[in-house]
Amino acid sequence: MELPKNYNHLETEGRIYKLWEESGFFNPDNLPLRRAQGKPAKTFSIVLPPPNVTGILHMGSALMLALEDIMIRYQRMRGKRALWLPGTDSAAIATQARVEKDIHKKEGENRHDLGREELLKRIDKFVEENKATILSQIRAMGASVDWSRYAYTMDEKRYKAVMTAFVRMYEADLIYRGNRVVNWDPKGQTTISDDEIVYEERPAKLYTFRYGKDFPIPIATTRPETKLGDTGVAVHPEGKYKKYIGQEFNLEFCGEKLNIKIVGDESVDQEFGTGAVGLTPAHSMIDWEIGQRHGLAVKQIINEYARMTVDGEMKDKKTTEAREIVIDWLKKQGLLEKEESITQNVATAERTGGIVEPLPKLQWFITVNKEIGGRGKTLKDLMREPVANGDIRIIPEHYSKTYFHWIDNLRDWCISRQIWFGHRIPIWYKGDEIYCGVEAPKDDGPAPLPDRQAGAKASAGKWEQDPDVLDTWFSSALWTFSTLGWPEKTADLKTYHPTDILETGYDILFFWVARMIMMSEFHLQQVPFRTVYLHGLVRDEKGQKISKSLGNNIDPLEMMRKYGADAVRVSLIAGTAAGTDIKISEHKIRGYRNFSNKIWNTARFVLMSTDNVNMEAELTAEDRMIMDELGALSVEVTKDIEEYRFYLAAEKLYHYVWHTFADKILEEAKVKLAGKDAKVKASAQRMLMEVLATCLKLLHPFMPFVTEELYGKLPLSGKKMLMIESWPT
RNA sequence: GCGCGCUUAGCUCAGCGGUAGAGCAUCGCAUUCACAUUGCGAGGGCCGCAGGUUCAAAUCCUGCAGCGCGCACCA
Repeated sequence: MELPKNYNHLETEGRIYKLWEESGFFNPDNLPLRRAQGKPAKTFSIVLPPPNVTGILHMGSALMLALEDIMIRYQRMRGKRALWLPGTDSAAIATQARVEKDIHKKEGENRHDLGREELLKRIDKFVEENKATILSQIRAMGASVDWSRYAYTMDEKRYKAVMTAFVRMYEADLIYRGNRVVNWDPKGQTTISDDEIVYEERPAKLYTFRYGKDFPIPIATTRPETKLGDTGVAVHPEGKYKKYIGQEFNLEFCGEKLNIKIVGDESVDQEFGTGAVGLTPAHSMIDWEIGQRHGLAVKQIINEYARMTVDGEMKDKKTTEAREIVIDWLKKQGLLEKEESITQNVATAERTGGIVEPLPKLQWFITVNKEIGGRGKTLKDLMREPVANGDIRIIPEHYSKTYFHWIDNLRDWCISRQIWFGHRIPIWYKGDEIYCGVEAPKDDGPAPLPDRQAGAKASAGKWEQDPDVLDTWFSSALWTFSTLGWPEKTADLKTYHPTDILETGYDILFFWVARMIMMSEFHLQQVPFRTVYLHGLVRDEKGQKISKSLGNNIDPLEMMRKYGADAVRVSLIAGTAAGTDIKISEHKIRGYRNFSNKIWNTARFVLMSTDNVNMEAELTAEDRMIMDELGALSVEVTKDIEEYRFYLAAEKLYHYVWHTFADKILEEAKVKLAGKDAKVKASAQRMLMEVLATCLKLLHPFMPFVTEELYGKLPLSGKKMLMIESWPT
């Protein structure tokens, strides 16, 4: 048989993917399972970290797909009941912002002009129109996901899971409504969680001043305008200002009446600044916490649009304008003692880039430090324990430390968001009654749950649902089991949960991994996965982050068109251990395209030289040795895969195929094939065919397209589709 | 401030106790022979610095430096 001279990925990939998909073997229910020592076949499951439903494939998701496909294809060939469950994420804030922007551009209207219902309709339409893109791109990578189990974070089943999870946690008293200082994004007009903040270093001025001529303690601040909201000053309980603790001062500060209490608090660092902290409980997370400890008043002076709410000259002024006014006033009064230039970290919102304004707001929270009834543990404990006792293994291991560190510093999780796209909070209000449930209670229906939230305002009339939606990570946190049908007791849930591996980027260890552990432990009393494999960030060849603004984007789709999916996959895997960032370049991808072609041509040669090959022919001692050496390599590669060293496995196979099989074995075989000794020739033919077949199997998880295509051409009896062939060891 | 990681050939990285490795790049040579998306060959490294442990250290320990990252702080 003779093949074309070069491997043509464009002609091959779509056809092969279709073949796989139509075979039904992506669905583990259809797999020819192998019983292991009389026991039923083991299962192996991965849920795909859902890409943004309206997104396009970038190198990061390409890496994710490549790694997970390697794992699942390997396990499938080992005869396991291998499930890789695909899905997409609604990416609430990002998607809504995108649609709002489009509408504003085209129609000049904002969301309030449209109204909630209409906006949601538009978003759904946008999602529907765009989701095919990401799904076809997942296919293009060769991902062997079970499409029959596809899930979307906003579909019917996931909605039910989210609602059930919320109601159960509310009933367990772990969800509460509280008026607390939250991170408010004035640009996005919503709260965000601590993890959605990105700190940016910026130059700033540190001002040292006194509230008044008779005030005994100087105070430093970078935000003088917030001082209008000060209600206290904290000093160290044993420090130089100890004698003032307990005193109260009433003063007039820039036109505003202040009542300042001096309190002693351990958290004050005597060495820093003036050794005393002006407390603005309404506009600083830390000050709020100190204020809570000492019963200080919370005085809000900045609104949701980052404008001043105080009466007089400053009313409705931007905070930056108010700052100048306060500084002028301080100077005129002779109260400004020092002005220094410093750099400070400014909190900005990850999604919108807006400067975060801490504000007191009535929001919904999940408490992480409260004992769960009947379990004697907090949600924090549930997150910590499985990692601490080894039920969950994090790879690379050093991320465990980072994980614990994060948990130790964890505050309650603010889960309400002031956007419209997402799972709406299943809380209903009528007068001072609060009811938690998916549907509003019928007025003559069952009595609502007792209201634990003191101080709800009375307003007669109908039950009205809370207007907010849940943080998108709330639904993502249920992903390992909501995708398997929870809260129904499905067979899938029983069979595939806990999942085996959660493979994702280290950048969402906290956002997602920790919260999945929390939710699974709480709702199922089970770990969500046994192993967490964290991959690095994909960077350009200079090590810079890939971003639109840098113009250094390497588009995986374009690379796949040019060089083939197999080449893109291996170039992302080779030379990269878990957790380390990956430098990618077109250059590297081209190198692996050449490798695809090398595989093609070794097969081409073998097929040309093995007409009427006898697979029963006796092997010469030399050829047996070649088979033994390949056997040893198989064992090594298997071990590397089992221990998550995919880069090593890929590199070893690359080296073997190119520099041992093609350069040495093939070259030496040419002599034997041309020789007169029939036995030697028959042995060589069989050996070549066997080495080729084994190489294709070992390479298949890494380069599924070219290997499947070639394997289909081998004249072997009893052959199956390569995807479900037995692994060589 | 606390923590984590990295530092090995021009570049990207493996190796992690026993005489320095790969890929790419560079430089020669070859070519109707499976593949020019090729073959053969060559050059190139005080394995960040300083100590220590050891018969033996790129590899283990300590300290330092540079780079990157996370968390906290940022009064």
